[in-house]
Amino acid sequence: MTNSMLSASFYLRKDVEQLARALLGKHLHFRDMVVRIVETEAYRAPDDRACHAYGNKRTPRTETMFLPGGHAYIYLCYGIHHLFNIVTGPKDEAHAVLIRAVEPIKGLEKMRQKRNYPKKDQSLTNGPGKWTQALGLTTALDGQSLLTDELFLTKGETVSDSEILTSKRIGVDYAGECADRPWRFFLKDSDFVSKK
DNA sequence: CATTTGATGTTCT
DNA sequence: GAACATCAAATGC
Repeated sequence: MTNSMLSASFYLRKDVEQLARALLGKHLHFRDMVVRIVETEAYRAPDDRACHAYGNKRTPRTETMFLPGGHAYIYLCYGIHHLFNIVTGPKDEAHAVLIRAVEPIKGLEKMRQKRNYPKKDQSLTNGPGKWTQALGLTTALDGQSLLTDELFLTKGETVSDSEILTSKRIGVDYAGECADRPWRFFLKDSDFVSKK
């Protein structure tokens, strides 16, 4: 059954870097829409200064990251954009993978409508604030399980290592040496990877 | 084409 | 006040 929902054990793995890689090519289903993940970034408390939960800091916002793997962590960035992360690892280890870009697979017309009809379909979903708007994901869904009928992942297409490129994470220059960690992963052949 | 700026919630100083 | 896991529109070449 290649089309069945990914189970809790997938998200509970402890190595968030490997999980960020493994998420490429997976399909994300939200209501009647489907997208394919093409760009991810790993964030890991407590040692990663770029992570909101650096030092295992708990705030009303970061509390979601301490949930067991398999939940959505959605927060507001720059007061405007809703950014979507997948919580990974066991409970109380605040690891998460930011989904930075996706390719639309199903529900294109609905996405165009929510994004106010951009000229190119690429700009529907080629950025972390863009694709969440295209699907209508907001902080209202923060903390929701990814093992529900409304929101879940499936295996999608298998991706080989030769199709994956790596770089430093984007927009985390404030994080000192941690900013140099090669924890951004993306598919080299996708037209939907975010622009610098 | 490149660079700047306005939008603005949560968190920290 | 300032900074921040961003984006689109305005401005300057």
